[in-house]
Amino acid sequence: MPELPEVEVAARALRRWLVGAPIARVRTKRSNVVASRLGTLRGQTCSAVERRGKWLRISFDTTTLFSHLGMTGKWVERAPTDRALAHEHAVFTLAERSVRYVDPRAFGRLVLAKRELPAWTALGPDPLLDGVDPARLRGRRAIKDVLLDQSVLAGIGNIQATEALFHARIHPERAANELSDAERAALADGIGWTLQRTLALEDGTEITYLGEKGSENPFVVYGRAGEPCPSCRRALERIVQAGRTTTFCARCQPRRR
DNA sequence: AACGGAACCTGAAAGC
DNA sequence: TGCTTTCAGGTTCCGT
Repeated sequence: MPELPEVEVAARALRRWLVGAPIARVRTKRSNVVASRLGTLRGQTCSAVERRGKWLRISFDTTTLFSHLGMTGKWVERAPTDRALAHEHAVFTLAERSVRYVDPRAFGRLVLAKRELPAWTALGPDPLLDGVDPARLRGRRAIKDVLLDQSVLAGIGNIQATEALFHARIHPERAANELSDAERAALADGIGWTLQRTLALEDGTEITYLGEKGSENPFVVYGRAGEPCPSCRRALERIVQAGRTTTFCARCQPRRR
C-alpha cells in the first residue's frame, strides 16, 4: 500500500509523536515483522525521523530503528491504556502516549542497526528530497519496471508509476531507452505531479489506504480499468507486467509514436 | 544479466 | 446466505 506520499505522512506524524521524550516501555509481538530485539530502545530518546523512498530511519541515542511499511503497515498513536489493536506488532509507550506499529499482512519490517541498513544505502535519489533527473529513466527494460526500481528512484510504487505514466502519456511496456528526451522530461514532471497530488490528499495524521473505510478511489486512472479515460473517454485498459497491474489508455498512451 | 513467477501474509470484494 | 476465488499500493528469492 504505502508509497512515498504515505510514508512521508508517517514520517511527519512520528516526528511529532516521538522526538524529544524518552521511551518508557516497549512491547512487541514476535513475528517476521520485528526483526530485532527492540527492548534496547527503552530509556532512549528519538532525535530525528527521516524518510528516504519508502523507508523510515528513526534515530535514537545509541541505535537506529529502520521501518518499512510493506503493503499494509501503519504507525498510529493511542492512549497507553488503550487495548491492543488487531495486528499490532510493536508498542512504544512514552509519557502520555503510545505509538504503535500495526500491519495486517505483516510484509513490513522493524530493524535495529548501529549505523546504516543495506536496504537504505542502496536506495536511489528520492524525488521529494533530490528531485527527479530525467536522465536516470533509461535502460533496456520496460519503463514501468524502471520506475518501480528503488535504486533508480526511491519511493515510487505501482500506483504512482501508473499515474505518472498516464500523465506523461507513455505506454508502460515501452523500453526506457526508446523514450525521447521530451518524453523523459514529461515523465519526470508526471512523477512530481502525482506525488504532490497524493500528498495533498493525505491530509490527516494517519495514513489512509484506498478501499479502507469505504473511501473513494482518489486516483486518476489507477484502479479504474473499464472506466472512460479522463482525457479522451475511451475505456481504460489494464495490463500485467511481472505480476503488477497497470491501468492505462491505449489511445493516449500508444505503444508506438 | 534479465525477467517471470512464487513466496511471504491477511482481508475485502467478487464470483458462484 | 455462505463458500470459493481473486486481488491488493512491496520486496526478495529462485529458476530459466
